[in-house]
Amino acid sequence: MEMTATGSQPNGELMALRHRMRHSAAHVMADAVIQLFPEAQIGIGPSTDEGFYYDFQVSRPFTPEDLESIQSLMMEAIAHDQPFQKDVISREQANDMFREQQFKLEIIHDIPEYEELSTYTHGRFVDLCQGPHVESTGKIAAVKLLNVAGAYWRGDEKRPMLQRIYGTAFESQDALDQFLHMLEEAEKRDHRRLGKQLDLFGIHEDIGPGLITWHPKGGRIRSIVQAYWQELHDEHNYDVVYSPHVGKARLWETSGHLDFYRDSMFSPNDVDGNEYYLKPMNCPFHIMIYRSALRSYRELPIRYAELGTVYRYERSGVLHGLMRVRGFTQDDAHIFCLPEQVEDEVLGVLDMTFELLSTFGFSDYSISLSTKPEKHVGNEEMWQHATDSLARALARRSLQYGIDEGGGAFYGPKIDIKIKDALGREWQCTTVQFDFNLPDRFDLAFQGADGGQHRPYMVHRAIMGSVERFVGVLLEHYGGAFPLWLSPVQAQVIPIADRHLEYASKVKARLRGSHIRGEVDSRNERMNQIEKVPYMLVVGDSEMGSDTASVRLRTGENLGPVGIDTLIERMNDEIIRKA
RNA sequence: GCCGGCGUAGCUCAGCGGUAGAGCAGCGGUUUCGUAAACCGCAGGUCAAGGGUUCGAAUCCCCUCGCCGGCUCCA
Repeated sequence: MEMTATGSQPNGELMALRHRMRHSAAHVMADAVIQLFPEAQIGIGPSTDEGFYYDFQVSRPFTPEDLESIQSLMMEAIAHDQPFQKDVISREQANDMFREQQFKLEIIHDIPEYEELSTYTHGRFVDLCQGPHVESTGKIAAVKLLNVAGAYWRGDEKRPMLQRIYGTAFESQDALDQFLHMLEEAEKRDHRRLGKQLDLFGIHEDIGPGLITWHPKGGRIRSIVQAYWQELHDEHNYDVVYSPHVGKARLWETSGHLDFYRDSMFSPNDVDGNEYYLKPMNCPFHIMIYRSALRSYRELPIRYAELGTVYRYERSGVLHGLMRVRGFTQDDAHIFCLPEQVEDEVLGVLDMTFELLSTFGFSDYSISLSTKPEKHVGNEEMWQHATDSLARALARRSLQYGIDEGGGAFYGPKIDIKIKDALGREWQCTTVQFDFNLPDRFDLAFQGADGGQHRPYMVHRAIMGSVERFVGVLLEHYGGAFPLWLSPVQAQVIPIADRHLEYASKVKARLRGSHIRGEVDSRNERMNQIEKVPYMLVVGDSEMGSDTASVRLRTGENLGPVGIDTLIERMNDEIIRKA
């Protein structure tokens, strides 16, 4: 559904082989589970881009020991190199064959009559399956079971919860080991771990889950990101606005949030007999600003931007570090414009987006265009025009994208951009959404050249998505080693002995005088390597005598003694280039 | 919210029925040393909260809260 704009995916043939192998591994696993748990009801067992899984309903939860036993049985099946045999069967045969398997029966029931049913058999295990598979179990070169998790049957929380076992398989032990190594690397880059290690932010039980405190170093990073955001928006002619964190029930009634979004909102507060809600979105406030005066077509487009902190109730099980929280700051903007301006406005947003992404070193992303869902507001022409505008803007920048048919919001079509971090994981950040709903609800208008009142087009957009998530993505992307311009501490001055302390302080003062964030580390233990400080300046007798510092970079590169002025110049140059 | 796992000092973790330990960080001394962790000492914990079983619970059971992996949902 989504296409990768640029990328370093394994080639199609290899991916296809992996998918076949993983799918086969899923069968082998199901076979093993049924041997150990004859009562097991089996769900589905597909391959994925990273591995495979199979869902089971068993009398008790799987334990880690079960996984080991299952894996051993799988290894036996693989050693026996059992062939996979495909058979086309009739509906009657299928219903009979799987009469003990309620989930399979349901699947059979849901397959349209005109479609062929087939089974794949290896050893004594038969599964309803379209394939394809590898020729025999022996072709599964390297396999490993990873973990167990609960999963609703058919992803529906009203249906039974099954036990899902995840595993992966590769064409060689080497490739599997590489994958496992990558998982370890990913763990080291986990923003929650780095956030703690680098003392950037905190989440405290007594404050509340999903609520972030930014510690000084994280706060520094955030403020730099925000300053850059401000610059970018100045360049692109946005007006920055501010709005409060709460608003009266009446506002949310008009916007429709109390009807459609209430479950995601914090409970109201009573103030002087009025109910006030914490804002889950900024739009109604920006709309009130728009409505504060009669608008002329000459004023359009109007672009209101705000780093607006919103609060949403997220179910406890979905919270995740900075990526998924209950209070977050959207880099929000609302564009009010004429229909004929819309395409250029979207183009402007795309240009800003890619300017920002390249500044932070992201080159891998995927773009999707989501079109009209069944339930929607607004008329056909509006949807068509808006969707075309989005597509044309993408085409004008030669951007590849996938189409998510019917995936738009009920109030308008949208473009979403997911960023891939350094480990290939995707995070939704940028979103550009048309809104045919709120302008009506708030009766937005402008006076046209014809003297009549007209409804403006309204576009929501966020580029970083939320500052919290974006910094989280940055942390993982850089593995905590922020480029110089973003580093909370840019240079750590390290005196050799106490008699060098005074000189170290002077060096620090000179750095600070040139707007470089320097610190003196007078501790005995030097933890700077762990703290990922980009420049480490060692000062001892010889440096003190020559107005220099011995420079070691975070990368391990040693520059030897460098004059302080030269160093400041070099660093400032690097900072300006955001290198 | 649901399924499973987990919750011991600021951090990483050991202890898993007899009443709390290590390393790092912190503090005080000593050392003044060339590019991540010097030496000696000190302090730090109602073992997430509450309830129960037991002569005795960090260790077993229940419940609440929180975290982790998924499912669902999403910036």
